[in-house]
Amino acid sequence: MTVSKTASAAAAVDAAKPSRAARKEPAEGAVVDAALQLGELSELLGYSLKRAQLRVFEDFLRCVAPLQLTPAQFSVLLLLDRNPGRNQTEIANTLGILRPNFVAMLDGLESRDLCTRVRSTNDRRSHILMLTDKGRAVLARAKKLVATKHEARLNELLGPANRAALLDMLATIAREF
Amino acid sequence: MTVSKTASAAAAVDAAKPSRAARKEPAEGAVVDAALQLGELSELLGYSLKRAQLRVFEDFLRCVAPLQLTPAQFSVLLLLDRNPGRNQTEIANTLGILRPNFVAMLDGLESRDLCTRVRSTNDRRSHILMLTDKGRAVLARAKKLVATKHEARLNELLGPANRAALLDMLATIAREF
DNA sequence: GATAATTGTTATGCACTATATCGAATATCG
DNA sequence: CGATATTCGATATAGTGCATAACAATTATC
Repeated sequence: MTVSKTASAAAAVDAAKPSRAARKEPAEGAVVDAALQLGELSELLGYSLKRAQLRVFEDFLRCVAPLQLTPAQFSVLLLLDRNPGRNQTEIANTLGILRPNFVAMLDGLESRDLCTRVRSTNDRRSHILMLTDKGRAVLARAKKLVATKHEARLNELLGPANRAALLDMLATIAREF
Repeated sequence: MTVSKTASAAAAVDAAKPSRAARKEPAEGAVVDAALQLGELSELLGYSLKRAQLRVFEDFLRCVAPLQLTPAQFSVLLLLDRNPGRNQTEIANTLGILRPNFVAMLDGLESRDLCTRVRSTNDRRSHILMLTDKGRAVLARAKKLVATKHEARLNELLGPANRAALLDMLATIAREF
């Protein structure tokens, strides 16, 4: 049904036709190749895990697009908000980001005035990270978008109970596997 | 308990000491920094999803290391076995691999004599992909390793019912999200 | 038969990840 | 105290995954 609806809708606009193949649709009476058999692939957890992860990240980016935040950036902002007074190494380690790679990431956030590095007075080697006011504002807006658009959509697809069970199992794997 | 056990075990071997810090262990009476608060991060599905995926892939690589196969390579071999007579575009599309990127991947598999490209007689533009005998043998061994080491471990961690539920939800997300 | 589309391929760029190394600051230990 | 080792942020660099544009050869379309 979705297919036919989309097809007719496209046909209706066909006045400004970009030629059928240019739109990547099968020709009129074309025999569409039979779908490939996934076989054991559909039983391989890692396979579905990866594909699901890509979809979820894709949707996250879409939902949070107005704020131009990646999942990784969002996680940094969240962590900074919850853990004031921490330095780069601590934040990076918690997120599984290697310290060298965290530098450019912070450069990006700092250049957008979302957070700042402050030399620690206790240990003048380290930089204490803190959210700016703008960072807190952006984080608040991002949280709202994530909750109402992104996670809400997942809830709708799976149902709250299933979603919770899924989250729990994923956390278990991440923690103990 | 795990902590103290590990600590005492390490202390027992301390005869051949490579200096405590070199082993990245906290000093004798060191006050270990309190773990950071994940906060809303633990409720973000994408976060756990990504971390779980990394763990699972890591374990896959470990289990299948004797055969030197990545998850992506394994999935290609599986697909070729189940779908003989297909060309590069069809296999790549099914796996979500872009055709340009699939070329080098096939070069690798072909150079190890795991599969071959055969010019199609129907359409001389396309290459029909087929497993070699060695490819089939490696795939069979890989399947066994994956089942007995990798998936078995996941089953042990989650239980068969949970594992099935997890797989189902991930497939749903990959399909419908 | 002219034009467009498809297949495999190459080239290329961007993002993410990983390791080695550095100077500055601090900690450790004789 | 003073020498050595360690830690912190940073730089450089390399590998990998992923994406787009473009090309020659071949096939499909009109």
